[in-house]
Amino acid sequence: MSQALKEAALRIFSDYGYEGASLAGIADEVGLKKQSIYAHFKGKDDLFLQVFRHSFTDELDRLRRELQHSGCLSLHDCLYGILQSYIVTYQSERRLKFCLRVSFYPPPHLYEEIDRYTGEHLQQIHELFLERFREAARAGDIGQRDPETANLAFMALVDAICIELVYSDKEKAERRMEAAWSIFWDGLRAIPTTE
Amino acid sequence: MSQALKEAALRIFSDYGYEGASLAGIADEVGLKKQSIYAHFKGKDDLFLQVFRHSFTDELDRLRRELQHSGCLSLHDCLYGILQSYIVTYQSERRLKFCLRVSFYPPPHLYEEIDRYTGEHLQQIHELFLERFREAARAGDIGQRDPETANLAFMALVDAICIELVYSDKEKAERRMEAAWSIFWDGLRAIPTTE
DNA sequence: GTCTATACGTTGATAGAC
DNA sequence: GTCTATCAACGTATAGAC
Repeated sequence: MSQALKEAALRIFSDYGYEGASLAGIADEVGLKKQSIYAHFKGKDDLFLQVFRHSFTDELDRLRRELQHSGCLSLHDCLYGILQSYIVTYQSERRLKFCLRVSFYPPPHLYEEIDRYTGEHLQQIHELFLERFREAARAGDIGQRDPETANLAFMALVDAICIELVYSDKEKAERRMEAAWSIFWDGLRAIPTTE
Repeated sequence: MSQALKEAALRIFSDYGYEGASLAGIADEVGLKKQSIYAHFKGKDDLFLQVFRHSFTDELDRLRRELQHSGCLSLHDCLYGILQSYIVTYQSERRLKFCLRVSFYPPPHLYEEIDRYTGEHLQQIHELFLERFREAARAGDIGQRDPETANLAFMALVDAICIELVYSDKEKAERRMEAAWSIFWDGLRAIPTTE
């Protein structure tokens, strides 16, 4: 039941945000009264933070698996696959939608804890991708391009796709991805201009 | 007083969102009681929607001016200037912060009106930029690159910078911009790969 | 663990004196 | 136009029966 409540909370929080979500609505999704939530969680904040921590560790795990799984692929296929995986994940799991919303607009009274956690999360993603770009640099796959620069640009691409998923739909996100990816990839392998 | 209330509402809504904002908090910012708001607006929705419409038309005006002002510049300086203008605007005006938040996470009961309005807004930005890319294509500034593709990728870049402003700060947004811009610009002018 | 009953604060909103 | 007084509705949270 605890698990069912957390899943319902994930749906409600990701759709309506912390302030827009009510315990009554969450309890209702699993056929309980709102008071029963207090048998499983200390309160709204406790429920929210448990969903929060679970979602972010799950999302980091997914990325690790994604990168490990594409270890044998070319840089092109690896990066392109990661972008695609965001679109697929956003469709099939609520987690990513929740992670994005709480990253951008955390409830103010929980800001400190959330900021610390998401900061570490982001840092780990950064290092995960950076390692791949360093490897590509050693293999000569990104020419004279600085791995750090490549990484920042790639993560910008990831965010741009996620944001398109948030405010429109899969189709537009795919169109944006194709366009931005083609230019990113050509730019990554071009000889850097010194302008 | 109506104007002062709208400015206070813009601050509160952009910081806390629709659900997280209270009329008491808004009235307090201008030294009024919450009941006095009803002498100027029909209610919370009316106040929110007036701020909403004003913000989006202002933001579109800003972009038009920005593009008109950079009419004589090279494509490089024009696009780069637009990116910079987002960072500057985000720092000095609340409007952009509000526009982003309400675009991504509109209050559900106002979704229809907001979606219609932001959709038109986005379409006009799209056409504004596209016209500049078409001009660049005619001048041979983007080689064989399709103006539509260039435009989609550029708007992705804009969003990536805005999102960095939302969840971190000016400095990180500037670093992201420099990295993503350098690769975007080189990719835009590279000969497209047919992979 | 789930329920009913209840407490208590805050919210958006209205009525009416000044 | 702004105020005081007031309201109903909904929010989170607690106490106690079963």
